[in-house]
Amino acid sequence: MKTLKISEAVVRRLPVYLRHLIELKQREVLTVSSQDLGQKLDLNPAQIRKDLAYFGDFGRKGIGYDVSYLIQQIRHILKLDQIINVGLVGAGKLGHALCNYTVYLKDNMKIVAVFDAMESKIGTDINNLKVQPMSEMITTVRNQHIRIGIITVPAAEAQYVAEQFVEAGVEAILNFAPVILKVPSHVRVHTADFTTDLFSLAYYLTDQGKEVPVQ
Amino acid sequence: MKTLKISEAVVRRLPVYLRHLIELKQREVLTVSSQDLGQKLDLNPAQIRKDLAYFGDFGRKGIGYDVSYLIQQIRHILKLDQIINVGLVGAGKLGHALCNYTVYLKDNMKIVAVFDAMESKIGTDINNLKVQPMSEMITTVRNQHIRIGIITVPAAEAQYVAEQFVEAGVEAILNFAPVILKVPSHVRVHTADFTTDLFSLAYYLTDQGKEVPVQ
DNA sequence: TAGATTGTTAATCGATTAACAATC
DNA sequence: TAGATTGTTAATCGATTAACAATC
Repeated sequence: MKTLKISEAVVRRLPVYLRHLIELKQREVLTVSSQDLGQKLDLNPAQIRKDLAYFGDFGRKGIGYDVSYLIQQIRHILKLDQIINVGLVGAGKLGHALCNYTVYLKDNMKIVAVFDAMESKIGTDINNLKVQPMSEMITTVRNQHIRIGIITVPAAEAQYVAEQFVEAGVEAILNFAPVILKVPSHVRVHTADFTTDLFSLAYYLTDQGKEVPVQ
Repeated sequence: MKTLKISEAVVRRLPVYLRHLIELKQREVLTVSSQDLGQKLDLNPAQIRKDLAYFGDFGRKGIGYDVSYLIQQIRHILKLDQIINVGLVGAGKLGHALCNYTVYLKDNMKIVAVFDAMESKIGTDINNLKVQPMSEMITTVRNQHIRIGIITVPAAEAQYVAEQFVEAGVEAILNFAPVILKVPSHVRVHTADFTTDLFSLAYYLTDQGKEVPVQ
């Protein structure tokens, strides 16, 4: 077991492992090898073993990993054994969609407050939460002990919202707006911008030359 | 100019460059240096120059890059100078949110058909498109020349939908469901699963030890 | 011209994979 | 015991960054 700083690539794979392990547990699989996991998750077994070994000796030689035990360990590593309150700014369609996800709950994550700048949205009900005005954001974040902020506002407003989140004391931000946010280094930002994904996909299309617009 | 295969990391940065360049153009900035870009996008200037140099000599020594010209070039590289039709399966909240995005349009991408397996959804109107039953998917994909498929169905159904997309002849898939899809290697898949982002964010929270549930 | 900035090579850094002794 | 599979070291591979000649 090392105490080196763990690379982001490793951390990003942990939720993927966790997700699959939970599925295995539901299917009452007791034990799994890095080989099996690798096959299912399209990853190199050595990589999986190495990833896990950063955090402890979770496996048994000749046997593999105990599914329940590994779930428990990964949830602990990811801090999903604490309750983590999440706030969301941007009560549009996407924000609405995220609020309705129930996955969080099982993992002790919960969107506990929703904010929006638009008058027309305020007071609206989303998943049993009343949309609050931005003016209440900082107070609510502090009172409700919100530690992660989700941003689902248009690009132009995202930086402002991020700054409000930072001021309120949020520790991490998940940003869906297509902008690079500037925040102090103690706040972690992940960008979940699907336009980037979609546009980069286009690169891999075969060149058909068809229907080239005038431009 | 090299003809080596370009790494995915490079391709994924291209849309980020493009996005920012478009913003610069709107602000009537004529020229930009890798230095400037790097600052705005939190990237190393050398990396930006190297990325672009894979595709051609787009810059001018001592001057930088012509904004309009670079936009044009990147759009060409990403094949965004062709019309690219997109199909979406899963007319839930998330699917709905994606359909309403207008970003695509400017870049010649357009969601032209929406499908769902649920009876209650079929015939519904989403962004001026009638939701079609899955049984029509393969025909519609072929007739409308749909080249990219977006999957916004629950995890359990995602693999099936992917297979239908592949059979219909889609070249690439953007998957929002939290599963690793198995598809033939000629089909490109990007996973845009935000639960992975969110859970990996939790790792970076400070350990507070507070409120640990019984579990 | 002097200053700026590219394109590119070389150096560095980091991440993935292979291999294997340890051991269940 | 024999077969399986871990944890870990060493080898490989790839991506990022620094440095600088070329040149606008």
